[in-house]
Amino acid sequence: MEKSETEPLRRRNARGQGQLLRDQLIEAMARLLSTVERPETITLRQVAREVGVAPASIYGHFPNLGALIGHVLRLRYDELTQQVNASAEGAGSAVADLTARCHAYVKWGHEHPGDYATLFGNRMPTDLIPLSTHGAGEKLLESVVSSLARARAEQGWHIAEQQSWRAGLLLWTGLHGLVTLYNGHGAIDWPDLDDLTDEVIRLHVNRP
Amino acid sequence: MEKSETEPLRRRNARGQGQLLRDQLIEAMARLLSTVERPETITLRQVAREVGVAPASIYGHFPNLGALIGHVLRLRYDELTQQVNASAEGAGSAVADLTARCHAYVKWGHEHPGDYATLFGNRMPTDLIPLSTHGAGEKLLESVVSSLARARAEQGWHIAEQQSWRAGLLLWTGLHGLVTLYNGHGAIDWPDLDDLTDEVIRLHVNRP
DNA sequence: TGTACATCAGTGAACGCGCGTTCACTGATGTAC
DNA sequence: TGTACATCAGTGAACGCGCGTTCACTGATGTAC
Repeated sequence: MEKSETEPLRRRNARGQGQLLRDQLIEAMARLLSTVERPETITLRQVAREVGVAPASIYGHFPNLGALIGHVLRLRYDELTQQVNASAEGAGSAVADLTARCHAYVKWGHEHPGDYATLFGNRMPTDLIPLSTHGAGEKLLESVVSSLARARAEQGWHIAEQQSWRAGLLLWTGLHGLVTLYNGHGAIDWPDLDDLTDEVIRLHVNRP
Repeated sequence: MEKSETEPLRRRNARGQGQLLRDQLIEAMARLLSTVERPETITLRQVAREVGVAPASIYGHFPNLGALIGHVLRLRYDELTQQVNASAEGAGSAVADLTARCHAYVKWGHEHPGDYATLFGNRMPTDLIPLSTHGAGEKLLESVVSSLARARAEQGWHIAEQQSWRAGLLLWTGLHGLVTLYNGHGAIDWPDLDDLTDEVIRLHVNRP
């Protein structure tokens, strides 16, 4: 961790451009959250250092570190939701729709291990996580639930409404377990992640 | 968090009984790990307070906090392994064996959320977690892998050796996802945990 | 049976560190007259 | 065209806190003679 380089010299923003620092703070936090091994240890002073600004300067834009983290997490969560939905556009069948969604979910989780852990890993005080505070978390879950129900129906496997909530939940737990263990336990001899994802989907879609 | 009670007055142990404090430290750490919401924030001074001893006293028994945590985690992990194995004793069939193991795993994870998160949630520096350092973590995984293979064979579903590793891994990720999300996301409308566990098992055992 | 001494099980004060947060401030820049 | 002033975008020093770790110490208790 030798960092003999000079501090990132920062020019004070021009008048009326105070917003710029806000953006830089968000950027820096996003970088830290996605980079760092244990995102829950990020501090306000780290963020200030990353941007090259005095710790006190952050208070002009966010009331505290939690608000900044919460803001970034919401961005990331929206990004995940958007990518999952976008992946399913133009899917030719319900099974294709579900497959696209699951792969998008796992891919995002694998490409953003820090963000994923922070969002779904119970690392931060609950009130910072968009999932638990707003209903937004359920939107993503519900889209998986209904996509799975349609895929099963397509396979001629009709089930009751209440069963499909349970089935969707279980699919989600399957994907979640796959992402977190794959991300975290590198010592294990892991098969290809896409293959594993396909197999999870198969397990949940095919009629026993 | 009012705690107006007097500090837990502690009598110094008699000569030759220095071992007693060691046991109390382990007990206290076990209590903290299983109780606390975010186990990764436990400090050496917290443990000392819990026992009613000076912070420096810990150094007589453990070189640092990490060693104490590591010790307790190993105990917990052995306990989990033992309970999973014990649950399968006298199982009348391969499917019963697998079912018992999975339920024991999920039950332990649900009853020890803090310990489970610490063991499998990538919260501590890697070298403290028994799983990743020793081969012991794989023992548990391998027992699930082989139990699943036997259960599938019993159902007349014979598969190649390499497939069964993958299948066992996936079952593990399924159980893990279930435990972590069930433990962490209380806001969701969760069906009964045992039912969910049964369904996970069914998904992985039954031939598609 | 007495006494000097070694050992044991801790203690208590101190250290330097990084942290979140506060507060009075500074210096450049736009604006009113 | 000049100048006083308000505003903006931050700064820098300080605060009190809890932390891990160190070090010289203390006081009870067993042991050798």
